[in-house]
Amino acid sequence: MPELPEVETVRRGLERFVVGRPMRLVEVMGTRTVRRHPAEWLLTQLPGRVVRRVTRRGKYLVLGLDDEVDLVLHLRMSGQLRARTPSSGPRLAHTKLVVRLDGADELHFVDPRTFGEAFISAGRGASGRPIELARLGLDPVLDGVDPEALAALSVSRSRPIKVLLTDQQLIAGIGNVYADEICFRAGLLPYRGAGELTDPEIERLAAAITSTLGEAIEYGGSTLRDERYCDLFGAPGRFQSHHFVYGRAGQRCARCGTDVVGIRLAGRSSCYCPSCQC
DNA sequence: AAGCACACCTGCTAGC
DNA sequence: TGCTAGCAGGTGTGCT
Repeated sequence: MPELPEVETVRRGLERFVVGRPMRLVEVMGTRTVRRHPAEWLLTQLPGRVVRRVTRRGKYLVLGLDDEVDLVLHLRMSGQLRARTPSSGPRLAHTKLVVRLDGADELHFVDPRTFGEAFISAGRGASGRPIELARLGLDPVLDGVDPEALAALSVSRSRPIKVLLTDQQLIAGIGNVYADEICFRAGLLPYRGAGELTDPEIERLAAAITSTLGEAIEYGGSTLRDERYCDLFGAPGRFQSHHFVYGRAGQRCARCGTDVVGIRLAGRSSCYCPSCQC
């Protein structure tokens, strides 16, 4: 499930592959991927426009096109963006969107579970970002996470730390995987109430958010056993071997040897080390 | 208002 | 070996 590090890795690939190139032709397959407006809008509005920049906010990708038009993409659970060239072979199964660039190169949106989406933004807000993304909270990589900001977010909140970390309206980009890893690196149990953290604990949490996401980006994100995330050019992530707890319930903690515990928290699987985290 | 459950969907896996 | 039930999870919606 692509989270901030995976989406950022894809964004960097897009910067190399599509920026400065015109969109020539668009195909939309199925009815679910484009669902905020008629799919025909993509077919009529995108061709002829050049991709000027590719930005990211949380887990959303924004392709800024000519005339201030933004194409917004979200990979959700199973979405992939893939660069396709004449030598790529047949289309992958579950290809939902094809954008032909100049030459014969194509950008494909592949999404087996069809949770992902693509849409043309209705406009930009005062921030210069698509108005559909106005609800997103601070982006820990773009905006940084200083302890004061985190303390302000968590004050008087009884919700578990992990629930706060994955609330996109507070902090945008962290999902189930990195929330578990961040809690481990901060030495904090994921179910502790966010409002009860001490100042040193908040500092550790802020540092863990920054270091975990930064390191994961350096390693190209995480490709999990049952997921098939890969970057724009088909390469898997390499951060999964640096995971301490996610998906490791019942196995020994790599740091101390204690068995990692798996629980359900707010309907999501959660893993932690009862010795390293308190 | 805030917090929670659920729908959406397909592929994989554990268990029979 | 083959089948099936259960699980995986980000976001929007609707209910309490």
